[in-house]
Amino acid sequence: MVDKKKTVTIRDIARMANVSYQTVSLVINDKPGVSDPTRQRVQQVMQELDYHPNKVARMLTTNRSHTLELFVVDVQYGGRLADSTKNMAHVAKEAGYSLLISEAESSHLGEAFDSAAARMIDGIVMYAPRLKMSDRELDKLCNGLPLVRRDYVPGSKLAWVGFDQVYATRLAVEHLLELGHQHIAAIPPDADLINGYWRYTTWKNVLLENGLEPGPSCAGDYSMKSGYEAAHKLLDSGQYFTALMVGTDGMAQGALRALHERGLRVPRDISVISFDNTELASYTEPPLTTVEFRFLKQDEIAIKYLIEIINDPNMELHQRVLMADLVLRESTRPIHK
Amino acid sequence: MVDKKKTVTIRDIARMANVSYQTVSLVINDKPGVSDPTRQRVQQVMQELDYHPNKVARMLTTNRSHTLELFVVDVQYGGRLADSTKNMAHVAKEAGYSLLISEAESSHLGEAFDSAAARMIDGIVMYAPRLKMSDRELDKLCNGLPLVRRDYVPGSKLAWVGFDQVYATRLAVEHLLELGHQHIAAIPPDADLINGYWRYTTWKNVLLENGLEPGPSCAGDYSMKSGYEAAHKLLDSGQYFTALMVGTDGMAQGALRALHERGLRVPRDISVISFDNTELASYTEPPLTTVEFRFLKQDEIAIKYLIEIINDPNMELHQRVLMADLVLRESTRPIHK
DNA sequence: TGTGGTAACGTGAACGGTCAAGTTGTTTTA
DNA sequence: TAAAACAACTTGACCGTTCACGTTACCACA
Repeated sequence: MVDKKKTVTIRDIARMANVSYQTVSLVINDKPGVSDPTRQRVQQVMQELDYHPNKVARMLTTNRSHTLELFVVDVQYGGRLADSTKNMAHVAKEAGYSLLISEAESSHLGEAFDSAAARMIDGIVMYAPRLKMSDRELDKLCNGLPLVRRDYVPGSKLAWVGFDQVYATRLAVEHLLELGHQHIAAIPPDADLINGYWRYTTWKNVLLENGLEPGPSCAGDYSMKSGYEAAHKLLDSGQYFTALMVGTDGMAQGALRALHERGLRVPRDISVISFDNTELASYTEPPLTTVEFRFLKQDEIAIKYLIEIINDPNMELHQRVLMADLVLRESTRPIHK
Repeated sequence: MVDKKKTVTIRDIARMANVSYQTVSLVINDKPGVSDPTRQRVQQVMQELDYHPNKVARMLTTNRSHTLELFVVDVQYGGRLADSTKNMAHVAKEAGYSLLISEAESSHLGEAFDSAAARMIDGIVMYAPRLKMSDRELDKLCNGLPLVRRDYVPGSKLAWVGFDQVYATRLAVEHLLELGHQHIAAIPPDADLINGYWRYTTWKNVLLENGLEPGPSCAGDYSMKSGYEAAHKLLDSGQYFTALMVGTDGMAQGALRALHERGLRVPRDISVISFDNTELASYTEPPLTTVEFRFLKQDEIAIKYLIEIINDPNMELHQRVLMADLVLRESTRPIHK
């Protein structure tokens, strides 16, 4: 009995304001062709009846939803996503868009795209750090929907926004080299992850370039636990190293604990460098020298780039590469002779 | 020239399958009234033409979007949200819903609700840890839209899902009391936050109940930095304490650093207990005794509860209270005489 | 044999907007 | 002064579904 409040439509407004529904539409969309007095009268009626245009009806005719969708693909337990969703939603909102978030598995990616299309989603940001798929395949799946990957995907000529992992890794390794380290171990992210692959190979290559034998390495999965266990394994291997490159600050926290348990002191005995520069990096024991990735910037650029593509569908796709910075703290130091 | 692919509609299918569009609709929605041969024929045509029902059109007629919206209200920098969005999206998806995420300020909450209604959002999960608003006001704003707060809001009779902060805090303080501590300081979350308020007052009350004078306290804002600074302030105050209760594991990490800088050892000199039991708690130095909040469970319950309300709008609203658990690690120990 | 019931399908009208093409009436222009 | 231009507003069609009836055809039963 309380729900007798029929939703008020554009035609109700028209009737009350003594104009046609089309005139109301013009007023709503701020289009010309309406005299000032009429416009004001209509606006007043809208106020009085607390009218809000039905967005769904609008979608149906305009074929646009002003909604973006974030695909999180093959990410089990998404620590790394952290603030990204909220941040993206914020950036999108500033630009007049909403953000839908959805999980997908790469095996069902096609359905995800179809579903997005059926909802008249305007564009998609994809976070798929382990997705290996040719541009051709992906382009076919996405079915004409604007798509930006928020990843570093050096092989792809589709739109993506990512941090140059080669550069970032080089930054880390060369920092250690400059400090005189010659025996450098690594705990890179899982090679299954695109950035894991590049971190690992770059680490190796830079060392080889410098005539050094790569130290032991053992991949982790982003969890602190994996960093902890990997560090123990490296030490168990018996191979000598004076510096350790770790995939993320979180993994480094785990590694630090392991080193500590083994009675090794950082940076006295072993220098540790990691990636991300999250809040944690400033509060570890000791604070971490780390390669900073400005994820919020990456999110923002990805969203804005997507919107550009939406507004100009014939735009030539390109890749936006961000460069990391080295942040020096206390976990690294020159090797002592 | 590539876009000549007109979207295929229900009528196209009907024409190709030699039935009426209504029959196709019946097939799509798995409703009775269609013979098996016809049903199969229609399904085959849908396959061939790669038909996907237009969800927007469906929304318009059914007045349901199968979409939930997450309001994040007055949260600046949402560390605590972390995996929640992805997790909620997952739970929602399992139940056939999508999740839209949006930020809002409490001052514009009304518009946010209106916007959700205009999109035909089916229900709202609100995360608004600092929102103080009477049930009456909130109920008026939400305009009949099903709403569940993912917060502990002891004053409210609307639907909410939250951890009992009084119980949780009692758990922490009583643990310290059992260990013989008599001088207990606190770094609660900002009193502006609902749970901050309850943590602070409960900490004080439990101590008073036990005939003890509350130790010094200094609120923090969830950041590690605030924990670090608060700990320093407590020590600067010169007031004696042997135990410290800290609002989150992250703040505890900051506090641990501060204590360390002052030459204090945990737990030898000071016992530390915190809240959340995030991954970090296992890898701090020393690992933290902490009160576990199972946030993922909270998220899941909130979503499911919301869907229940959607399915039965006349359901009597209630509150779902979750209880925390104490997780013992190495940051607390009996006071030495 | 006629009445009734039912399974299988078809039709018209929403849903609440936008778009494109009218229809006025007034003003400008040749 | 007739024609053209324009501002202001209206009308009909359409977006792609679902919903509520209508219409068949067929079979059963009294």
